[in-house]
Amino acid sequence: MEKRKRWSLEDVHQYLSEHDIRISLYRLKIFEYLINERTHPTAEEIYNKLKKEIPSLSPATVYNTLRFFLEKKIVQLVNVEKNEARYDATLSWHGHLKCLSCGRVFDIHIENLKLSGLEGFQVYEKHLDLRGLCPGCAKIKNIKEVEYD
Amino acid sequence: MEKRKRWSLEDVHQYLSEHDIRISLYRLKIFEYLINERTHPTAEEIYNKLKKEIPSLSPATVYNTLRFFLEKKIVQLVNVEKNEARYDATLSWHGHLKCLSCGRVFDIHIENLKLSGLEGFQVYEKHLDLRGLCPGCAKIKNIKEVEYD
DNA sequence: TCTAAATTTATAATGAATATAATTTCGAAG
DNA sequence: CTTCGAAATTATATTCATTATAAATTTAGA
Repeated sequence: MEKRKRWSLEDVHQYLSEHDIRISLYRLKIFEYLINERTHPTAEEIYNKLKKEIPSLSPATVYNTLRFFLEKKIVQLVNVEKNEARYDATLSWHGHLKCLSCGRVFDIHIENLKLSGLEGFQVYEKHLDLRGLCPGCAKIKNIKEVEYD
Repeated sequence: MEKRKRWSLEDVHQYLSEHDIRISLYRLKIFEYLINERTHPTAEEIYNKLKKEIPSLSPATVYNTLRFFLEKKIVQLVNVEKNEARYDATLSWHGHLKCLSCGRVFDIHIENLKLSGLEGFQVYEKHLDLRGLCPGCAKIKNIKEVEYD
């Protein structure tokens, strides 16, 4: 995935306004976190991170705001793990890989996807979700296998 | 997706045995339902369907058995909808489309998928999940749009 | 047929997410 | 800049799919 410039709070402010979203401190900070950190966090992770800065933040606000961002289509749901909703503010077409060892979710570049038999269907969303090991964890696993073989 | 012959209970019995799975009536019936109906049902749907035939069946057994089939890797999880685990006994590489109108999940044939930037990663599972409308619902929706425009 | 191990059941518990109702904040009109 | 109705946020209760537990039943080999 290509590198991108960090968004300032002003950038986020303008972006939300352009999408007809009323501004609040919480919305700015939650979106800023999603767009800049790009770790596809869960609602709980966002809450734990932001409450250090904003102690008045409540978990319900994080859940509500993320649901609202989904409705407004400025955030997409990452469903790579059952019972663990993650969120991504990058809307370009890409896949996700969850490392089953460290739990992190990585963006995956899709060169090409060709489907067939979709005549008559209408496709609104496409999600490509992989599960496996990230390079760091794969290396550790290989070392361990050599050790114990 | 290609048509396949309906599996008999004997076929299921042999298949489970080949995968070192102890036989029980419940396991036979649950797997038979998954492999023959191919509607990617939820645990609840399987329970509601099978309890008519087998009144002694309990919901916990359906959940336990599906989890067990996942561990044994004879069934795959379909995660196309948050908070709605669905199950598929067909292990060949294909995608799923959930119709957001009628709720049914369809198999989608994948002609080609090319990813890049995966150097160093190990990929254990790939899931392609689409959301949209099936042909029947898309047609109804188009008719309604014409009516009301 | 018998027996130990595995499976199934009924029930309670879990936990992420949502609903509710009271409180606070936002932002447009004056 | 102030006011005020609408919208956002909070704390709390609730929901609901799924998992855990412990007792009862079933399976499959001896």
